[in-house]
Amino acid sequence: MEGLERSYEVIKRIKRLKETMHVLLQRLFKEMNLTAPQGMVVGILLKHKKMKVSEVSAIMDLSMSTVSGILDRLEKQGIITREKSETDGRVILVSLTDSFKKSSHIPFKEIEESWTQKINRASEEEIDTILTALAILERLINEESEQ
Amino acid sequence: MEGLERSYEVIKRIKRLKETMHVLLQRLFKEMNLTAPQGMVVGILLKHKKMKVSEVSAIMDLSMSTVSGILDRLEKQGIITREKSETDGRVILVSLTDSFKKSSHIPFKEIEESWTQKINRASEEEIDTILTALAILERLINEESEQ
DNA sequence: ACACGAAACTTCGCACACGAAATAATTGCG
DNA sequence: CGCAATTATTTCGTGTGCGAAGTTTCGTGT
Repeated sequence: MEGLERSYEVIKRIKRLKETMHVLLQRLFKEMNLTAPQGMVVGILLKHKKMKVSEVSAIMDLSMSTVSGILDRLEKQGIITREKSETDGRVILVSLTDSFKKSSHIPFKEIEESWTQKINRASEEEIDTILTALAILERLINEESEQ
Repeated sequence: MEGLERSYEVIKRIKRLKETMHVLLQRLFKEMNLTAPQGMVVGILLKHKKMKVSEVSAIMDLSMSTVSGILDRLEKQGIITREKSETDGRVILVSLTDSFKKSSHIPFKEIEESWTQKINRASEEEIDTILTALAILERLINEESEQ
């Protein structure tokens, strides 16, 4: 009874957290007319230059079919290109287009700073608390699902 | 640098948590051919009998348009019915159909027990840790978004 | 009485998000 | 060599999820 209500509380807070982060990302990328996942892909490609679709999907923790759709929309906007790998004909290499890199001033440094500022507001202990709590949650949820 | 990586870590864990819970709900409702949100709506309607759409949307923390779509699909399966309120012509009252209530043996008690079991595996302190951590996270994220 | 804003829903268009099936290329094995 | 199994990616179908626009109804002010 009480425990049930508290579990609802936890679930709702996690949902709100994820939504809040999504809204924040949305706001950051809005000026470039990018959605949150699209902006994350662009940010990843800025660091890694050329990547396999499967690598993007692993980093973002999304299924390949989902990433494929996001890439479709980025390609339609002329932001990324797909090219077949020469060494392995199965893999597709994704990269930012030159025109996008030149035309757009992307405030990724500001974005990173914004996140580090956020993190720096938390003390070491607080971060430990957070990671501990998340680990507990994962343990609780995963334990029973095996049985 | 380090903080950034830790923030990624936190984000990823939160995403995985939400997904894991979703998968669990999915598995629980699968035998009734219901998706997770559909099953939650059915569970809510079992307790409240007749509800306004806006009440369902508030409890589930979803937009009305999203709830409207979920109700569409439940209605198509003959699980719920919509009827206009007589006192206020704007509101739609949602309830489970008699045929569904009779035909389907819904293991909601098992589902609740499953969740309470999960929660009971955690000590009081652990739950406090979790709620504290989630509160910290909310504070950190929301603080800067106001500025 | 009547205009008009507010409230409750629905509809529409878009973007995720996933799993299953299809496609295409590579590798391994007999 | 040839064919089966694997790997990488796309396509398809379904179901969320949201905001904006549209519809109907209610209340309120005049």
